[in-house]
Amino acid sequence: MPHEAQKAIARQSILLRSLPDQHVETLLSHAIWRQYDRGETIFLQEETAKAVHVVLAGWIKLFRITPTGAEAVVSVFKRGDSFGEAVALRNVPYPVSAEAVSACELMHIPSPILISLMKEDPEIGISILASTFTHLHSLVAQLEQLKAQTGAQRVAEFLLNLCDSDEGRCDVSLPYDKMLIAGRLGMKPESLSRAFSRLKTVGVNINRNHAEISDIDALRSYVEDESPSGKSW
Amino acid sequence: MPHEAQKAIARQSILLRSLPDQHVETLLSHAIWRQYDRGETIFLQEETAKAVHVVLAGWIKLFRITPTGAEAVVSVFKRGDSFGEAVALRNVPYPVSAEAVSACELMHIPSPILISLMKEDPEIGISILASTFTHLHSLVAQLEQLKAQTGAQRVAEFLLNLCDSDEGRCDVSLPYDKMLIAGRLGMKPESLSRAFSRLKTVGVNINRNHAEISDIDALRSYVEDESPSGKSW
DNA sequence: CTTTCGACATGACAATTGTCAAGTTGACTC
DNA sequence: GAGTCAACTTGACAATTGTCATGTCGAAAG
Repeated sequence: MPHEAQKAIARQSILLRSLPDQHVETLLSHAIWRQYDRGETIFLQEETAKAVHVVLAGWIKLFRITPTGAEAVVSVFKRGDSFGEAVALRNVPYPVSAEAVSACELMHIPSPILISLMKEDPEIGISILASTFTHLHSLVAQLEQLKAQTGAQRVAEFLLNLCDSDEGRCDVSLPYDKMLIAGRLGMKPESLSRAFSRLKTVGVNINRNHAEISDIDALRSYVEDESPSGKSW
Repeated sequence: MPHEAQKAIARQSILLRSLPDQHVETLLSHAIWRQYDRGETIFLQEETAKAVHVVLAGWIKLFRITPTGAEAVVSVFKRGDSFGEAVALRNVPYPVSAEAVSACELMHIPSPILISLMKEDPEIGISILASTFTHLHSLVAQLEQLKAQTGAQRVAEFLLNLCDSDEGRCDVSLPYDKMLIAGRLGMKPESLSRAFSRLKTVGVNINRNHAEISDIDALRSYVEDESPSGKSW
């Protein structure tokens, strides 16, 4: 089932990229390849982890359902991202649920394979730690955003992360639903709409899922200057 | 310098608790013991990690300084907590700064010791992963709180975590500054004050650094019922 | 082609939170 | 003991955000 192109994507993931070829081949040959429809569940909160997951195509969201039934989006993963590493290695329940937000293709590496390989070569542990650290880092960045930035600033930063270039103008496509973007940025869809219209004053125009940024530097300085609670004396 | 009592605390940390005695002794014998004054810096964002840190006494805060100069508290650690594991093993810069918020006593395990031991026994890797996962989990919980709860609810949950018992009344001491509590919960000190007074209606009274909770269950249902954006149809 | 439905935008309103400006209090210094 | 200072509290106000209601639009189904 797996094509070479898919394997190539998996090989570029942080989890696998720095491992010796021999180990990568072992892992790839034991992996399970699967397709998911939009909206399909990958795993549920509290379930016990049996594998590490690598996204080959599409978008996956990790989220938590609060006791009151509200949903909090924790992360959104794309092609080449892996998730569930730390959980898979320790037989503990997932702290989050995972769902395909578009048609997806995933690769699952069964945790027993990973564990046995790790006993042979501690280098595997380092790779897993590297991926886990990446997630840790992105959560820290998200916390900083939520605690120290206004909604519009978070949206601006989200757009900046989509840009390839560093300056001048730039056109990008919104990678997924505005509803999901809102969730990812910790706001309601209505607030996202308002944030978008507020960004018009710094040269951002949104049309459908297409964003037109007339000046990247202007947008960047909006994120950094417009102090919401910045003690910028 | 290290007393047996301090070693005992270190041994209870998630990092060390499940390791074979022999390894623990090796790590403890190579560790550096140090005292810190209130306000002293442990390390700074962007610095390269040279050790894993274990709190033996006092309180440590991890925080990020945003480009605008605002501070976002990421976590607060107490006796028996370890931090910096994932960073120490990979020679990467810290994503956060660390500061003693009270007089503190720390143990530092130099990363080379950890790395060489890990090459002998992959079990060390599992332990480090266990600690890292704990941090990951607590960040996820924090994100959920910020995205799905009001300020007063976060304060209520913070208080609940301080309680020993499960029901009835309960008196607790606030472990640190209200300023730091506010930061940890992602709000301004003024908002914390107001949240406290709002909680009076559910039987919580604050006096100095002392909190009196007249009914734990009532407080818990305040967190879970009072839906801020809970789709509780 | 028409119907239907969900994603999205917008306006009006309420609730929450940040900001600024006092004022209080306790700890610490001299 | 007087004075100083930082940690709070509180009130008034502004800004931001959630909530609810309504309307538009486009995609998919019939």
